[in-house]
Amino acid sequence: MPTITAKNFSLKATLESGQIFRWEQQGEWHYIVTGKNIIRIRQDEERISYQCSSDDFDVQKFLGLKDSSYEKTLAEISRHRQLKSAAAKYKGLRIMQQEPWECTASFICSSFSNIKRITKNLNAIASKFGKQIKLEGYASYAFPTAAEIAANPAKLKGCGLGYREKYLAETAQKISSGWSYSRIRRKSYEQAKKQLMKLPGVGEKVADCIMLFSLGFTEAFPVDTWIGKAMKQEHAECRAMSAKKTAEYGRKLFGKNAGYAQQFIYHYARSCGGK
DNA sequence: ACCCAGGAAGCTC
DNA sequence: GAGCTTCATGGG
Repeated sequence: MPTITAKNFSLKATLESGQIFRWEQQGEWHYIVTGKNIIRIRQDEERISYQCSSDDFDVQKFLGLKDSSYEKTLAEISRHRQLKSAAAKYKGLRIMQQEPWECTASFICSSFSNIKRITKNLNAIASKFGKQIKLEGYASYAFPTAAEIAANPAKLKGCGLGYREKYLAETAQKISSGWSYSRIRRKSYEQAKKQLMKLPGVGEKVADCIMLFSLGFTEAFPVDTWIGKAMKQEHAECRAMSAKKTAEYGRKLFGKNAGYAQQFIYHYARSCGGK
């Protein structure tokens, strides 16, 4: 089993900050399900031990551990008064690098919902479409590809998606017929976002999440209800702003660090009630 | 019963 | 383009 030493990494803060939904803790171990993989992982201070059901999956990249400028980013965002407490308290919170399709599907399900329900929805989708996968006695289901959902969208019934069901079905169809995330990855922030927002169920905020969590756009600043409230509280200029304007404000304020800033603000606001 | 949830789409103006 | 309404569902 691989054991590594990781500085400036908090598995707990990273997992609990709402980037990814299919994971759970059992004692000291955390089980993360992503794509067709299960990762079993624990952290004891700087010592990380993990194993993965596939040996060709780059766990460290997935966890955001290969971001060589993390310390610099943390230092820069810590200079903002708004982020001092959050950056100290959740030092080691990383932006993970998810697979784009699963990330897209996850955040289509996230709109006007809550994390517990999103997790339930995604697990339901996986168990209906996906193959069973196992690791060390832990069993789960692989997340289906876009093509697998597009081939039988009626199976989404009963997954509890509500009105998001048709968005996911339509987007699965589009993604499986000629869409290329690697092409989007090479575009500018504006062009990539514009392209993603053509997908049903993908608006400003979901597009920003997909770009930040799976396509490497660290300047994305997703604004949900929590970020909206936190920004209004901290910046008087934001009080009368729409979510779209607040996102622009955040991108200008934090630049390339906007994604990290957003993730710390989000986690802090949700966990500490803004205190 | 009432309110909210990691919002988006479809209206109107 | 900016504001308002509607959209299923589960949990507090």
